[in-house]
Amino acid sequence: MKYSIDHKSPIPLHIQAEELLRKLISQDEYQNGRLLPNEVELAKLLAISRTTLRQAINKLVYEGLLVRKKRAGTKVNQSTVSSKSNNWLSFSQEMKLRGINIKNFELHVTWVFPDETLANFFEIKTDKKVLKMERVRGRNDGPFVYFISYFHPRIGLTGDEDFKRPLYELLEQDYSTIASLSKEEISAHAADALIAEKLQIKVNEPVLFRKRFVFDQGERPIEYNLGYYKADSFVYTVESRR
Amino acid sequence: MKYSIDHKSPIPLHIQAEELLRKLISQDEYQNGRLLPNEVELAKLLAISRTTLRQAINKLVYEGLLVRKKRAGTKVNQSTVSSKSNNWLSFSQEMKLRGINIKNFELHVTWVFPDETLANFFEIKTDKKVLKMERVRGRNDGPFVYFISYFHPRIGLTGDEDFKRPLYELLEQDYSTIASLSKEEISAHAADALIAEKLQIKVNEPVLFRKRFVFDQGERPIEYNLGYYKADSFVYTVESRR
DNA sequence: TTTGTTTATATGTTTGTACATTATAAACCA
DNA sequence: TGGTTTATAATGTACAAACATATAAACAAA
Repeated sequence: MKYSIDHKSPIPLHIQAEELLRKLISQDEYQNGRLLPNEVELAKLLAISRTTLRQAINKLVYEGLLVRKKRAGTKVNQSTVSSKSNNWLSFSQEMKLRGINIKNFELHVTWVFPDETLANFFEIKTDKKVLKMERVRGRNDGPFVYFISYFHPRIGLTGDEDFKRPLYELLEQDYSTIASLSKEEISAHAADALIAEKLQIKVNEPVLFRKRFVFDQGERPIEYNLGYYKADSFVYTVESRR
Repeated sequence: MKYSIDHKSPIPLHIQAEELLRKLISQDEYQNGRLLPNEVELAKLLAISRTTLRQAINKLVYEGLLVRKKRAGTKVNQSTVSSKSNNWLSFSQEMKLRGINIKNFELHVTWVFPDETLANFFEIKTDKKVLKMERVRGRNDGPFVYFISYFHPRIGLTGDEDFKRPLYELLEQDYSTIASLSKEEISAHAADALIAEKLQIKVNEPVLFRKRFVFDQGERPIEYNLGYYKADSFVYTVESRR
């Protein structure tokens, strides 16, 4: 096993430490209930200061992956993580699982300049084009979702890919880009003219709006996804435990 | 205005600082898009070290209440009300955290016979009455959520409780009932006459609908909760990792 | 006007140091 | 044996001091 923290890397030490801990935990180095070495020890092992190490541990504690206890040490707590990770199927896989056959109504791919928000999320300039994918999907009885996806140039997509394949499979297998973290925001809106047309509903009818920010393992942004779901055709479920 | 941090208090300084910041933000000292004083300044003002202050700020940043930007400063981000899936705070606590003062517009408590669905979830007969609580809550500028809650008879609520207290605190402290698991379903709907009236919007305007099933530690059902949120005033956020 | 360069100023990173708090194991005593 | 005290080993809190890095704004050059 290698405790590889590169002091000359531009990546901050506490980020490296965080990643390393995640890796160790996921690779059964420290499985479920195990204790980590104590902070002073571990800091020495990684050749970083205790403060820096704590910065890394803190983040994992906040996420619930680690649990600290005085005198007892810091424990791995993988139980909660598993319950959250069920929403990681791609859309079509998820639908198939529910016994719904998905049809692509539209599928456009273009290169566009990012707006302020997007450039900010991708951490790029607004004059650098990004790949935009639009797609309308649904069942035989009509469309029920309108997706807009933007992909980070870093990934290397050309626009000629077969987007009918499950997206995250494509990214993983052909571009070794692994979607590892997603932050989603869900809200309700009234359909504007565009959305109404795409979903074949009336203007101002309610839609469920899902904004999704997807990151790779290094927490670098890879996809920005907007989804407009026809009301009553989509339910978002969340299960949480404390 | 008082920047009151008590160095002799047993409460850690960074916790005090965190609380103080929350208070300042909620009390319009630093409203919405405002910048905080810079870290060095603020640390001097509070008479704590920059490191300690950062500890406090970091927490608020993690919650999304503050946004840092190099060179620009640290900004208050109260824009949308959001709910974190992991977070087990009650509604009003969560809102207070976001610096929003919650007002109760309506609060009714009655005993009703459960319908089929509810009886099924509670695993009781339909001739056994359950406690129903309705409440409309919002800010000064109007209501933004209409809640309906049903409580399992097992808990022992009489209906005379002080429902202005945080709900889960009440259940925990007075009825030793600990909410431990929740399953939620989120969807978009058009407001019907009742919802429209409660939220002071027009019929057919979009609302975010959240259905919540709450269980205790033994996975026994304790609460069934329906929430109708005015569109654009509520964003549900989910973070998931694989 | 545009483009490049500098500079001031904010947050970001990292270390070293010191002492406080607390859960628990070990030692002690009744 | 069983309870109580004490020591210890872990995390928790706090500060000071550098240096790194990003960027807005001012300025200079093309």
